[in-house]
Amino acid sequence: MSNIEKENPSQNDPFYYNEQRGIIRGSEFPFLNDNHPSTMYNNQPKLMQTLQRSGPSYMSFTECLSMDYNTLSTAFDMPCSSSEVISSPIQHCSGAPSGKSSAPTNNENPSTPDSSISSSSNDTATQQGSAKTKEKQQQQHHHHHHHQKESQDGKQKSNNKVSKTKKKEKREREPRFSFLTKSEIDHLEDGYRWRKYGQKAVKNSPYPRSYYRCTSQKCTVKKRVERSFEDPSIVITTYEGKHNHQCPATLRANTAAGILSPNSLLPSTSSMMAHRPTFPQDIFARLLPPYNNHHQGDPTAMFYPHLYAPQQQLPDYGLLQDLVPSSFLPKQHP
DNA sequence: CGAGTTTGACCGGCGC
DNA sequence: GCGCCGGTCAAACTCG
Repeated sequence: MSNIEKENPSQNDPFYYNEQRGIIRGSEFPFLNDNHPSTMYNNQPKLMQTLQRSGPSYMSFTECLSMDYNTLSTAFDMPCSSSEVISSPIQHCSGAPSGKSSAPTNNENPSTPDSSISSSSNDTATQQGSAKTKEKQQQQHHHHHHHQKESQDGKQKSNNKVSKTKKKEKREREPRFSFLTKSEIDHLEDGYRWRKYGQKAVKNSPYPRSYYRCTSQKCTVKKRVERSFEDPSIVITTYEGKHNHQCPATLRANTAAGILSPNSLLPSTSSMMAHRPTFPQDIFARLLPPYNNHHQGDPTAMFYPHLYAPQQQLPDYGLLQDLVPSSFLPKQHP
Protein backbone atom coordinates (compact mmCIF):
# COMPACT_ATOMS: atom_id res chain seq x y z
CA MET A 1 0.00 0.00 0.00
CA SER A 2 1.41 3.25 -0.91
CA ASN A 3 0.47 6.53 0.52
CA ILE A 4 0.33 7.97 -2.85
CA GLU A 5 -2.28 5.60 -3.96
CA LYS A 6 -4.26 6.02 -0.87
CA GLU A 7 -4.26 9.70 -0.74
CA ASN A 8 -4.51 10.16 -4.37
CA PRO A 9 -7.12 12.77 -4.93
CA SER A 10 -8.03 11.50 -8.31
CA GLN A 11 -7.19 8.08 -9.41
CA ASN A 12 -8.30 8.52 -12.91
CA ASP A 13 -6.13 11.49 -13.27
CA PRO A 14 -3.48 10.75 -15.81
CA PHE A 15 -1.08 12.99 -14.07
CA TYR A 16 -1.32 11.25 -10.85
CA TYR A 17 0.01 7.92 -10.01
CA ASN A 18 1.21 6.20 -13.01
CA GLU A 19 3.98 3.78 -13.03
CA GLN A 20 7.19 4.70 -14.65
CA ARG A 21 6.66 8.36 -14.27
CA GLY A 22 8.96 10.62 -12.52
CA ILE A 23 8.02 11.64 -9.06
CA ILE A 24 9.05 14.58 -7.07
CA ARG A 25 8.30 13.99 -3.49
CA GLY A 26 4.96 12.63 -4.29
CA SER A 27 4.40 14.97 -7.11
CA GLU A 28 4.98 13.49 -10.43
CA PHE A 29 6.82 14.58 -13.43
CA PRO A 30 4.87 13.25 -16.29
CA PHE A 31 7.61 13.68 -18.73
CA LEU A 32 8.17 10.04 -18.86
CA ASN A 33 6.09 8.15 -21.21
CA ASP A 34 4.60 5.15 -19.65
CA ASN A 35 4.06 3.39 -22.87
CA HIS A 36 7.65 3.25 -23.81
CA PRO A 37 9.59 1.86 -21.00
CA SER A 38 12.65 1.46 -23.03
CA THR A 39 12.87 4.89 -24.44
CA MET A 40 12.04 8.41 -23.60
CA TYR A 41 12.91 10.05 -26.78
CA ASN A 42 9.65 10.21 -28.54
CA ASN A 43 7.10 11.49 -26.21
CA GLN A 44 7.31 15.18 -26.50
CA PRO A 45 3.66 15.90 -27.09
CA LYS A 46 2.53 13.95 -24.12
CA LEU A 47 4.56 16.07 -21.92
CA MET A 48 2.64 19.13 -22.77
CA GLN A 49 -0.66 17.51 -22.30
CA THR A 50 -0.14 15.99 -18.99
CA LEU A 51 1.61 18.95 -17.60
CA GLN A 52 -1.44 21.02 -17.54
CA ARG A 53 -3.25 19.49 -14.72
CA SER A 54 -3.16 20.88 -11.33
CA GLY A 55 -4.78 19.91 -8.15
CA PRO A 56 -5.37 20.92 -4.63
CA SER A 57 -3.50 18.59 -2.45
CA TYR A 58 -0.22 18.24 -4.16
CA MET A 59 2.22 20.26 -6.07
CA SER A 60 1.45 20.48 -9.68
CA PHE A 61 4.04 21.24 -12.17
CA THR A 62 2.63 24.63 -12.72
CA GLU A 63 2.64 25.41 -9.10
CA CYS A 64 6.09 24.12 -9.00
CA LEU A 65 7.18 26.61 -11.52
CA SER A 66 5.45 29.54 -10.05
CA MET A 67 7.17 29.22 -6.78
CA ASP A 68 10.40 30.78 -6.02
CA TYR A 69 13.14 28.58 -4.99
CA ASN A 70 12.88 29.00 -1.31
CA THR A 71 9.25 28.35 -1.22
CA LEU A 72 9.77 25.31 -3.22
CA SER A 73 12.53 24.07 -1.10
CA THR A 74 10.40 24.49 1.88
CA ALA A 75 7.64 22.60 0.30
CA PHE A 76 9.80 19.80 -0.84
CA ASP A 77 11.74 19.56 2.28
CA MET A 78 8.93 19.27 4.58
CA PRO A 79 9.49 16.62 7.11
CA CYS A 80 8.87 13.22 5.76
CA SER A 81 6.29 12.62 8.35
CA SER A 82 3.77 14.70 6.57
CA SER A 83 1.23 12.18 5.72
CA GLU A 84 0.11 12.55 2.25
CA VAL A 85 3.23 12.83 0.27
CA ILE A 86 6.33 10.85 0.41
CA SER A 87 6.02 7.45 -0.63
CA SER A 88 8.29 8.42 -3.34
CA PRO A 89 11.81 7.22 -3.36
CA ILE A 90 13.04 10.71 -2.86
CA GLN A 91 12.91 11.14 0.80
CA HIS A 92 15.80 13.07 1.99
CA CYS A 93 14.73 15.23 4.80
CA SER A 94 17.22 17.75 3.78
CA GLY A 95 18.38 20.57 5.86
CA ALA A 96 19.06 18.04 8.48
CA PRO A 97 22.73 18.17 9.19
CA SER A 98 23.04 14.50 9.31
CA GLY A 99 22.21 13.34 5.91
CA LYS A 100 20.85 10.29 7.47
CA SER A 101 17.20 9.83 7.02
CA SER A 102 15.52 6.82 8.35
CA ALA A 103 14.24 5.96 4.97
CA PRO A 104 16.66 5.05 2.29
CA THR A 105 16.93 7.59 -0.40
CA ASN A 106 16.77 4.99 -3.00
CA ASN A 107 15.57 1.64 -3.84
CA GLU A 108 12.10 2.12 -2.83
CA ASN A 109 9.91 1.53 -5.67
CA PRO A 110 7.96 4.57 -6.54
CA SER A 111 5.62 2.88 -8.80
CA THR A 112 4.59 -0.41 -7.44
CA PRO A 113 2.23 0.08 -4.63
CA ASP A 114 2.48 -3.53 -3.72
CA SER A 115 3.91 -5.05 -0.73
CA SER A 116 6.87 -6.24 -2.61
CA ILE A 117 8.69 -3.16 -1.70
CA SER A 118 9.20 -3.69 1.94
CA SER A 119 10.56 -0.27 2.11
CA SER A 120 13.65 -0.93 4.05
CA SER A 121 14.03 -4.62 3.97
CA ASN A 122 17.02 -4.46 6.08
CA ASP A 123 19.98 -6.05 4.68
CA THR A 124 22.09 -7.88 7.16
CA ALA A 125 23.34 -10.13 4.51
CA THR A 126 24.14 -7.79 1.73
CA GLN A 127 26.67 -5.82 3.56
CA GLN A 128 29.14 -3.75 1.82
CA GLY A 129 31.55 -6.55 1.48
CA SER A 130 29.88 -8.18 -1.39
CA ALA A 131 28.63 -5.03 -2.90
CA LYS A 132 31.99 -3.47 -2.82
CA THR A 133 33.76 -6.22 -4.53
CA LYS A 134 31.01 -6.45 -7.01
CA GLU A 135 31.23 -2.89 -7.90
CA LYS A 136 34.78 -2.91 -8.94
CA GLN A 137 35.33 -5.03 -11.88
CA GLN A 138 38.06 -5.90 -14.19
CA GLN A 139 39.97 -2.72 -14.21
CA GLN A 140 43.62 -3.07 -13.77
CA HIS A 141 43.25 -2.29 -10.12
CA HIS A 142 46.35 -4.12 -9.18
CA HIS A 143 48.27 -1.05 -8.39
CA HIS A 144 48.82 -1.37 -4.76
CA HIS A 145 49.72 2.08 -3.79
CA HIS A 146 50.53 1.13 -0.31
CA HIS A 147 53.12 3.75 -0.14
CA GLN A 148 50.34 6.20 0.17
CA LYS A 149 49.08 4.61 3.29
CA GLU A 150 52.47 4.31 4.74
CA SER A 151 53.17 7.92 4.30
CA GLN A 152 50.12 8.98 6.14
CA ASP A 153 50.74 6.57 8.91
CA GLY A 154 47.37 5.37 9.92
CA LYS A 155 44.72 7.93 10.22
CA GLN A 156 46.56 11.15 9.74
CA LYS A 157 45.87 11.82 6.19
CA SER A 158 46.87 15.35 5.62
CA ASN A 159 48.27 17.96 7.91
CA ASN A 160 45.63 20.35 6.77
CA LYS A 161 42.88 18.83 8.73
CA VAL A 162 44.88 17.90 11.70
CA SER A 163 44.07 21.14 13.39
CA LYS A 164 41.27 19.79 15.42
CA THR A 165 41.39 22.60 17.86
CA LYS A 166 39.03 24.42 15.67
CA LYS A 167 35.57 23.63 16.68
CA LYS A 168 33.90 22.14 13.75
CA GLU A 169 30.61 23.57 12.86
CA LYS A 170 28.21 21.32 11.24
CA ARG A 171 27.87 22.65 7.86
CA GLU A 172 24.30 23.03 6.95
CA ARG A 173 23.07 20.95 4.18
CA GLU A 174 21.56 22.84 1.38
CA PRO A 175 18.10 21.97 0.27
CA ARG A 176 17.94 19.07 -2.00
CA PHE A 177 15.84 18.41 -4.94
CA SER A 178 15.42 15.10 -6.61
CA PHE A 179 13.73 13.82 -9.61
CA LEU A 180 13.47 10.64 -11.55
CA THR A 181 14.28 10.34 -15.16
CA LYS A 182 13.89 7.46 -17.44
CA SER A 183 17.11 7.32 -19.24
CA GLU A 184 19.77 4.99 -20.35
CA ILE A 185 22.30 7.65 -19.62
CA ASP A 186 23.33 7.95 -16.04
CA HIS A 187 24.67 11.41 -15.94
CA LEU A 188 22.23 13.53 -17.81
CA GLU A 189 23.41 16.60 -19.53
CA ASP A 190 21.95 19.64 -17.89
CA GLY A 191 24.01 22.48 -19.20
CA TYR A 192 26.30 22.75 -16.23
CA ARG A 193 29.74 21.32 -15.88
CA TRP A 194 30.36 18.78 -13.22
CA ARG A 195 33.33 17.05 -11.78
CA LYS A 196 32.88 13.68 -10.31
CA TYR A 197 34.35 13.40 -6.87
CA GLY A 198 33.14 10.11 -5.64
CA GLN A 199 31.32 6.96 -6.25
CA LYS A 200 29.84 4.62 -3.74
CA ALA A 201 28.11 1.35 -3.85
CA VAL A 202 24.48 1.69 -2.99
CA LYS A 203 23.18 -0.66 -0.44
CA ASN A 204 20.99 -3.34 -1.85
CA SER A 205 21.57 -2.13 -5.32
CA PRO A 206 23.92 -3.28 -7.99
CA TYR A 207 24.16 0.25 -9.24
CA PRO A 208 26.59 2.70 -7.75
CA ARG A 209 25.87 6.25 -6.78
CA SER A 210 28.02 8.96 -8.25
CA TYR A 211 28.80 12.28 -6.67
CA TYR A 212 29.39 15.37 -8.70
CA ARG A 213 30.31 18.91 -7.93
CA CYS A 214 29.78 21.92 -10.10
CA THR A 215 33.09 22.94 -11.56
CA SER A 216 32.34 26.59 -11.54
CA GLN A 217 34.43 28.43 -9.02
CA LYS A 218 32.83 29.11 -5.72
CA CYS A 219 29.79 27.21 -6.74
CA THR A 220 28.89 24.66 -4.15
CA VAL A 221 26.19 22.85 -5.97
CA LYS A 222 26.38 19.12 -5.77
CA LYS A 223 24.61 16.41 -7.51
CA ARG A 224 24.12 12.74 -6.94
CA VAL A 225 23.20 10.32 -9.60
CA GLU A 226 22.12 6.80 -9.14
CA ARG A 227 20.06 4.28 -10.91
CA SER A 228 17.03 2.72 -9.39
CA PHE A 229 17.57 -0.92 -9.01
CA GLU A 230 13.88 -1.53 -8.91
CA ASP A 231 13.60 -0.08 -12.33
CA PRO A 232 17.01 0.18 -13.87
CA SER A 233 15.69 2.36 -16.61
CA ILE A 234 15.16 5.12 -14.10
CA VAL A 235 17.85 7.48 -13.00
CA ILE A 236 17.54 9.31 -9.74
CA THR A 237 19.21 12.66 -9.77
CA THR A 238 19.53 14.74 -6.66
CA TYR A 239 20.70 18.30 -6.70
CA GLU A 240 21.88 20.11 -3.64
CA GLY A 241 22.40 23.82 -3.48
CA LYS A 242 21.93 26.68 -5.81
CA HIS A 243 24.24 27.67 -8.57
CA ASN A 244 25.75 31.06 -8.04
CA HIS A 245 26.31 31.55 -11.69
CA GLN A 246 24.53 31.17 -14.94
CA CYS A 247 24.23 28.00 -16.81
CA PRO A 248 27.33 27.85 -18.97
CA ALA A 249 25.58 26.26 -21.85
CA THR A 250 22.89 28.83 -21.96
CA LEU A 251 25.35 31.57 -21.45
CA ARG A 252 27.39 30.33 -24.31
CA ALA A 253 24.44 29.97 -26.56
CA ASN A 254 22.96 33.29 -25.70
CA THR A 255 26.20 35.10 -25.95
CA ALA A 256 26.78 33.64 -29.33
CA ALA A 257 23.35 34.72 -30.33
CA GLY A 258 23.85 38.14 -28.87
CA ILE A 259 20.68 38.19 -26.90
CA LEU A 260 22.10 38.64 -23.52
CA SER A 261 22.34 42.33 -23.67
CA PRO A 262 20.91 43.90 -20.58
CA ASN A 263 18.36 45.73 -22.61
CA SER A 264 17.02 42.71 -24.22
CA LEU A 265 13.31 43.07 -24.01
CA LEU A 266 12.43 39.72 -25.27
CA PRO A 267 14.52 37.17 -23.62
CA SER A 268 14.01 33.68 -24.74
CA THR A 269 12.21 31.41 -22.48
CA SER A 270 15.29 29.38 -22.08
CA SER A 271 17.48 32.21 -21.04
CA MET A 272 14.79 33.42 -18.81
CA MET A 273 14.81 30.11 -17.10
CA ALA A 274 18.49 30.05 -16.93
CA HIS A 275 18.60 33.28 -15.08
CA ARG A 276 16.54 31.97 -12.35
CA PRO A 277 18.01 29.93 -9.60
CA THR A 278 19.22 26.65 -10.77
CA PHE A 279 16.26 24.51 -10.24
CA PRO A 280 13.68 23.21 -10.28
CA GLN A 281 12.89 25.84 -12.76
CA ASP A 282 15.87 24.88 -14.74
CA ILE A 283 14.91 21.35 -14.62
CA PHE A 284 11.54 22.22 -15.77
CA ALA A 285 12.93 24.22 -18.58
CA ARG A 286 14.83 21.24 -19.68
CA LEU A 287 11.83 19.10 -19.72
CA LEU A 288 10.24 21.17 -22.35
CA PRO A 289 10.32 19.55 -25.69
CA PRO A 290 12.37 21.07 -28.42
CA TYR A 291 10.76 23.49 -30.72
CA ASN A 292 12.81 22.80 -33.69
CA ASN A 293 13.13 19.60 -35.52
CA HIS A 294 16.79 19.54 -36.06
CA HIS A 295 17.60 17.40 -33.15
CA GLN A 296 14.61 15.31 -32.77
CA GLY A 297 16.45 12.15 -32.37
CA ASP A 298 18.78 13.66 -29.92
CA PRO A 299 17.91 13.06 -26.33
CA THR A 300 19.86 16.07 -25.30
CA ALA A 301 17.82 18.27 -27.49
CA MET A 302 14.77 16.61 -26.24
CA PHE A 303 15.38 17.48 -22.67
CA TYR A 304 17.52 20.52 -22.92
CA PRO A 305 16.15 22.42 -25.83
CA HIS A 306 17.71 25.63 -24.73
CA LEU A 307 21.05 24.19 -25.48
CA TYR A 308 20.11 24.08 -29.05
CA ALA A 309 17.53 26.73 -29.50
CA PRO A 310 18.65 29.70 -27.51
CA GLN A 311 16.38 32.16 -29.04
CA GLN A 312 14.89 32.31 -32.45
CA GLN A 313 11.89 30.17 -32.38
CA LEU A 314 9.85 31.28 -29.50
CA PRO A 315 7.83 28.48 -28.15
CA ASP A 316 4.19 28.04 -28.60
CA TYR A 317 2.96 30.16 -25.78
CA GLY A 318 -0.46 28.82 -26.12
CA LEU A 319 0.86 25.66 -24.70
CA LEU A 320 3.39 27.20 -22.51
CA GLN A 321 0.92 29.40 -20.83
CA ASP A 322 -0.53 26.39 -19.28
CA LEU A 323 2.76 25.56 -17.80
CA VAL A 324 4.41 28.80 -17.02
CA PRO A 325 2.88 31.62 -15.11
CA SER A 326 2.22 34.50 -17.40
CA SER A 327 4.69 36.61 -15.58
CA PHE A 328 7.37 34.35 -16.90
CA LEU A 329 6.35 34.76 -20.43
CA PRO A 330 7.44 37.57 -22.63
CA LYS A 331 4.87 40.20 -23.20
CA GLN A 332 2.93 39.60 -26.29
CA HIS A 333 2.31 42.65 -28.26
CA PRO A 334 -0.83 42.81 -30.32
C1' DC B 1 49.77 20.03 -19.20
C1' DG B 2 45.29 20.85 -17.43
C1' DA B 3 40.78 19.13 -16.63
C1' DG B 4 38.18 15.42 -15.37
C1' DT B 5 37.75 10.47 -13.56
C1' DT B 6 38.79 6.54 -10.66
C1' DT B 7 39.12 4.57 -6.38
C1' DG B 8 40.64 3.36 -1.71
C1' DA B 9 40.98 5.80 2.47
C1' DC B 10 39.10 8.85 5.60
C1' DC B 11 35.43 11.34 8.24
C1' DG B 12 31.66 12.01 11.24
C1' DG B 13 27.08 10.69 12.63
C1' DC B 14 24.44 7.16 14.45
C1' DG B 15 22.79 2.82 16.52
C1' DC B 16 23.87 -0.96 19.20
C1' DG C 1 33.73 1.60 21.65
C1' DC C 2 32.82 -0.54 17.53
C1' DG C 3 31.03 -1.05 13.16
C1' DC C 4 28.00 0.59 9.62
C1' DC C 5 26.95 4.04 6.37
C1' DG C 6 26.64 8.09 3.44
C1' DG C 7 29.55 11.36 1.99
C1' DT C 8 34.09 13.39 0.85
C1' DC C 9 39.11 13.62 -0.03
C1' DA C 10 42.92 13.28 -2.87
C1' DA C 11 46.63 10.57 -5.21
C1' DA C 12 46.90 8.23 -9.22
C1' DC C 13 45.35 7.91 -13.52
C1' DT C 14 43.31 9.07 -18.20
C1' DC C 15 42.28 11.84 -21.94
C1' DG C 16 42.44 15.59 -25.29
